[in-house]
Amino acid sequence: MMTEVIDTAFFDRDIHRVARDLLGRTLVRRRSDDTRRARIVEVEVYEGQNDAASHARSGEPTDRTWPMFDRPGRIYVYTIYGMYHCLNLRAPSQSGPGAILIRAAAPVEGAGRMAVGRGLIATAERYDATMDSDLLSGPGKLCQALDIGPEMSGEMLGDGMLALEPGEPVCQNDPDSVDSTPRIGLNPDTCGESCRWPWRYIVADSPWTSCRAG
DNA sequence: CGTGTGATGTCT
DNA sequence: GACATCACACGG
Repeated sequence: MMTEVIDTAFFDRDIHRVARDLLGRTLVRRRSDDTRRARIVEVEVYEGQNDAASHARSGEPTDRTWPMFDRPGRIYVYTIYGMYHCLNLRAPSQSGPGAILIRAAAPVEGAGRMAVGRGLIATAERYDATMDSDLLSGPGKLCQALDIGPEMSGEMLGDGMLALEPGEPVCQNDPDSVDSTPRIGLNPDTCGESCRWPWRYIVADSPWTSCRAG
């Protein structure tokens, strides 16, 4: 098992390059006696004042959104619809602020414990792999499964219990299998043309992404 | 398979 | 009042 950890310099490049390079990387959640690993298969880019869908669209940081304006590699976690959390990683955009939403992943280690975190089963021993493909297929699910909450927001990736390992980078090994689409769940009334920007990056034909057809 | 809706916290 | 969501209910 690869245990090398990616340095935060990884994030100090244009946010779209970083987003593509995240595909295939391994997200690691470590606690005592509990390591969970997941391979990233779907991300979305959110920029700054040019991007009506971004939490940084005002151009000014707030108590919640400041990690989107801070050092590359910061963790930004926010609560959505009162009950779910979304994990983002800070990287710089042309307009300055930015963060990459981690939307979906494939379980690599600790799938049973992830399913317990999701509330799908009571104990990890009861895990049945047939429930796999939806285990991490959305940003809320991913945070439930990896026990990621707003208390982690503002930490540097790698400093605490969440880190990134090299994994198998899709954009280097097989560039043709990186697809891009418009982002998911945006409100057309408030987001305007940014609704159509192809800033969602996925591993083509992966069964682990959200919004799969068939 | 599809669409509709309720749960719920924090922001503007 | 909006929201970068999810699980469940229901109809075909």
